[in-house]
Amino acid sequence: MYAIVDCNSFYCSCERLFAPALYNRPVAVLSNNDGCIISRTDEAKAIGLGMGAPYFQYRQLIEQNGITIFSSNYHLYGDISRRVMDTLRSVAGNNMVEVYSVDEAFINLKEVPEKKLSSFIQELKERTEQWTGIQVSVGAAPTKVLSKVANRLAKKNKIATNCIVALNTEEEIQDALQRTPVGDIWGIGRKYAYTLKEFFAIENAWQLRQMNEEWARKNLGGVIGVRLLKELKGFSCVDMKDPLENKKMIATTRMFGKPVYELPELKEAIATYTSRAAEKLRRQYCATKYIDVFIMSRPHTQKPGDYYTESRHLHCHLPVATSDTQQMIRYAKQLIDQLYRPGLKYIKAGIILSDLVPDNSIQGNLFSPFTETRQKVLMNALDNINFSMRDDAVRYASTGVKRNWKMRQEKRSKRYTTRWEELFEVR
DNA sequence: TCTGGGGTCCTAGGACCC
DNA sequence: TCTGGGGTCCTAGGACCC
Repeated sequence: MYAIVDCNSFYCSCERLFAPALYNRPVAVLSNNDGCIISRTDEAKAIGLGMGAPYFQYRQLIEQNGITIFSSNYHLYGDISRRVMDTLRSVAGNNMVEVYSVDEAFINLKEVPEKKLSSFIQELKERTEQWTGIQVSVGAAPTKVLSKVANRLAKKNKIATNCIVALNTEEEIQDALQRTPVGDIWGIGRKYAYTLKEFFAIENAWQLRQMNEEWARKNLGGVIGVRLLKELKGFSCVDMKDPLENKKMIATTRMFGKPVYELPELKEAIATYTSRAAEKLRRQYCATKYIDVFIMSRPHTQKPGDYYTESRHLHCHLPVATSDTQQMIRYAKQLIDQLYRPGLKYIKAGIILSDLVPDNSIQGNLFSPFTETRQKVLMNALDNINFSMRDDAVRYASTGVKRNWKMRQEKRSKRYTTRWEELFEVR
């Protein structure tokens, strides 16, 4: 058996922790750049605020209904997330928790005796809520896919289920699957949902479950589809992931606060993103051998409602893996030089690192200069300073001073739990 | 005026080799 | 005149997730 624990309206719940007046009131959190809506409380959903909806289109609705809006505050959410996960580990044990996303974790229940299952799940929920103040929903079932089905039903019927649904028997599973539209199955996105409905008249998860593996291989993305089908049928084939696994790819990409036209500004942005990506790289003790840079532009003549963009990528393979910010910036700027076309309206840029290797096993080559140790010491010092003091206390000059392109975040709450000067005040 | 960011996995198809 | 088959590796791109 697996359980999935999912925080209810996670970002909004984090904001409410430090603004208790907002309980039972509509709240929403915006994406970076205050672009669109990425978290909503039930009250905000009831008013008609859509997930992923562009903020500017909903301004009026928001004002009319007194919905409280926050810019995203990832320092805060990241810290609260860590507390939630620690709490879950305290109940289930370190090795039984797989952090799946910032607000979700799978729990392996294989060692929980059947008789104790329901009290154990109850404990997961209650302790998390008591220790962190964040409400969660729990779904439990024989496979991960089915536990997601259960979790969705728990969230859909909060009062009736007390946010807990466990699927133990075949009857319960069948009933749950019949109440789950195909598009809401974990692993079925928009495209597949459309195909399933249009071409196979499959509307819900139960109908999908009646299909066979050959059909799934052909119509549902090959082995992925086969796996999904098996999971629906109760055969577990998506294991718990090793928590120590490193990321295979690291990306730092951002929309600009306002359009950028000139190369120097573009270079500042890319240098900044590269610094950030390099930090993430060093945090997992890795070096990269592959750097990809992209820029995204929007045509000057664009009608309202039209959201067409163009992006161009360029990449390079490094002769020797590196995690040195300065060196990475140098490569990234060369790529930007080649990508840049004057006269375009750039709205976004980014850097993607892959082909990551552990930094203690870098394969040197005959032509590489022998400065690695010094660079490593420097990077270490840089990371330590930037971690303990405010962000970017020390940074490379090429990341810019004015930073006109920086994103907008007009409604961000304080970083109550991670910055001394922003601690929550009680009078 | 204004539409996020960061990941994973898989497949198809091309290049290359023997 | 005539021009195979099987394998590997790599990359781009699609689909999905939160």
